Amino acid sequence: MPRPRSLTPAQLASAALAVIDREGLAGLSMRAVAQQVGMSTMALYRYIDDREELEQLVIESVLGAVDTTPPATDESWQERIEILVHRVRDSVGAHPGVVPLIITHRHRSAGLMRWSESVVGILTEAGLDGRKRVIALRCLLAYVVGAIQLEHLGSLAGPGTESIAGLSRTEFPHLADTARRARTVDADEEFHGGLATLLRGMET
Amino acid sequence: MPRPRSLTPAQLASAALAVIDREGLAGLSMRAVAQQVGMSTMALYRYIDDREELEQLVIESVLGAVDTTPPATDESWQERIEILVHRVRDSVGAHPGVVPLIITHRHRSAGLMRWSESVVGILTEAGLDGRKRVIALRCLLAYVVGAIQLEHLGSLAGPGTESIAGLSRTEFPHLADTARRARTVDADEEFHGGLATLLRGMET
DNA sequence: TCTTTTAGGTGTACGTCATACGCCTACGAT
DNA sequence: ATCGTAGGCGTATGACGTACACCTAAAAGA
Repeated sequence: MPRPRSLTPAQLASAALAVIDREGLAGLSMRAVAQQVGMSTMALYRYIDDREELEQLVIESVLGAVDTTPPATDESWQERIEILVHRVRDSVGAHPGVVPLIITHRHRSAGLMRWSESVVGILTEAGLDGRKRVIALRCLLAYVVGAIQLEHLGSLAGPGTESIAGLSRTEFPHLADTARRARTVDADEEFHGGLATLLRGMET
Repeated sequence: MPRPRSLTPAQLASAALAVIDREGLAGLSMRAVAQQVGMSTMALYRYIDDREELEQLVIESVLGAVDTTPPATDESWQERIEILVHRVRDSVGAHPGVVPLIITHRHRSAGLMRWSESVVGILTEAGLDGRKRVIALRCLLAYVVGAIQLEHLGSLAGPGTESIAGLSRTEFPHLADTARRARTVDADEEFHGGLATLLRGMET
């Protein structure tokens, strides 16, 4: 059989990721990725069916890099879940441009499946089962997805807050006050605090 | 001064919303909206600067319709927040197509500001202040945003679960088990359960 | 070593998108 | 009645995803 492929899916993914890191998600186009790998635009279609599949490759390369081995069992189950959650946050945080892609492609990510398996495993060891376990997994996912997005698209503790902090104190007294205070709370503390709140609510 | 405007921003917003409801977010284009209002494409630019501003109008018409008056004070603060959260979920749920727009335009929505003001007000009455209040507001937002998205883009309790439930039980034992169980948990219970967990974690 | 086969790679072309620009015209103010 | 302004429209441009037809490199068999 003739002419071996000169590109691995992983290479394609990291080329696309490089484009996103350099020019943002809006800069991701077939043409840009083709240039990045030094091929013609249409050559990419020998490796993927369409743009969506390229995006799938990208998030898989980000989510697949997350270490999903369960943390040592000599810690509380809350701490172990915190570790797993922070691993995802760190991986995604290294490439903020991909955040919007996660929602659309999350369900097809093998990496996130492995991660979920680890999380559910810990939840099970913690004594959760049935409906409670379903809800626990689901709201952890919701928090992680939501918090990561908020963090990278105008966080309370980010530049977005600056404008909110200047709000009319008569129209939004509590909100303006909170936003002003928010400037002294960094993103790590915010994320971690919210997660801790959620885990506290899961105590049996 | 000549020639009054023949379109209000609200009319424009609901025209765009009608397009989204009928053809999905992918069907939203300047051309489609122009057709919907019975004007030429370029006429729209007399009312908005660009597509982004149109999207802003759309989410404002959805989020602005949320009743943000604080619920009666004869209930617990958790119940009052639950009511406010469910109002947002209901409004957005009536137009699932706009979900992806919320993340991008949320910070500029006056409606969501009013909503946040109400929520922070209740948190304050509940005795939260300082860092705790910042974190509480923030993680409520993260949960709401995340959960609504998950619900409308392949929920654990939705059709997305069906494929997960068929997972290899050897590779993903806990996850497959949870997904199978998830089919018996409906979206309302899932959403409400997660929110209750979060609020429980906020107890002082 | 030469041919054959087949998939890799390319160039062109099409339809759709947002939108800049310039024209015409309906209409409130004078 | 007229005039100036802003509403509305048609056209054109450049970027996008991608269908299609075409060349060609190179592995396999002779």
